[in-house]
Amino acid sequence: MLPTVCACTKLRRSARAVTAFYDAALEGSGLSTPQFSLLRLLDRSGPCSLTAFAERTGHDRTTISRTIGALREQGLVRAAECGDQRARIVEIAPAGKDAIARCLPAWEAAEHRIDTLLGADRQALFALLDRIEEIRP
Amino acid sequence: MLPTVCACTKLRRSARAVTAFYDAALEGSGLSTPQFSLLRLLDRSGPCSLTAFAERTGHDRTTISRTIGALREQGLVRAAECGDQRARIVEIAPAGKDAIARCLPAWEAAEHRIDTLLGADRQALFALLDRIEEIRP
DNA sequence: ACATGATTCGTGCATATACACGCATGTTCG
DNA sequence: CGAACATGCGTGTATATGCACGAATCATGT
Repeated sequence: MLPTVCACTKLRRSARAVTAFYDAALEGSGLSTPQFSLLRLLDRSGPCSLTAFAERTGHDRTTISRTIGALREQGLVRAAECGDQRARIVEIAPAGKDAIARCLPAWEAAEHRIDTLLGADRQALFALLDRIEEIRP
Repeated sequence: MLPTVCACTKLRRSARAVTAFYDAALEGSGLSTPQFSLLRLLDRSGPCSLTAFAERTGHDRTTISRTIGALREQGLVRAAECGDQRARIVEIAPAGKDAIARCLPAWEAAEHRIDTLLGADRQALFALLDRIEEIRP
């Protein structure tokens, strides 16, 4: 592996490696890593407009729009009522909770692999990544 | 921002944030963050087959094939001779070195922003990401 | 009420990413 | 030599990502 001196390249490389590992863990579940991740975040977030959910998750609004749209077509996410006709409030559907429950063992097994690699330094990594995310100009 | 307990989600989120910052730094240069990153890696790698370059950079081979193809069309990368007719050996072209020189100030300014955020902990982050990349099954 | 600006969203477009498949070339063994 | 396997690529397909643009809705001031 070529060494990288650049933090951006390094982070993107690590993210690809981790994504591949989690994708393999979700193999056959019908959900991709981003889909499962967003579904779980929506579960914890509660009913939420798309724009607000995008801001809360650090995604582009249109990425959220399309990914949540796919989850909605699968019945994992549903629309909630809202006074503002512009906003599309979404929340997790019962089938979405089932999907999370179904995928969680494999997901947490992957998470456990991370723990094996990092041990107590996991907290340190998260703290460093928190600082990295302050990069927004 | 919703807190994330998952290392995968966290890493991907950080990678998106950093990518956006570097993309902004390269604004108007004609190169994207992945393109500049790969061009620079190829420069340091030296002539290399696509498969070998993919392995060295942690990308899928077909991602390399297409991205390097785009750089080749721009004249930043060129083919080199090789006995094996299957392999496509590529190396950086003079125009590619020029492009790197042209983009480097902006790139290093972004890198400097990382240093501001991380300081001496930069080494620690890289060490943790090295461990993360051992995740491959 | 209405015009103006702000907010919320969807869609078109482009690139990044990676899997599945097939083609061309190279290697090995009988 | 020739068949069978291995290696290196390109392309088709699909999702992820985000920018630019425009449509629909809402809020505000007159």
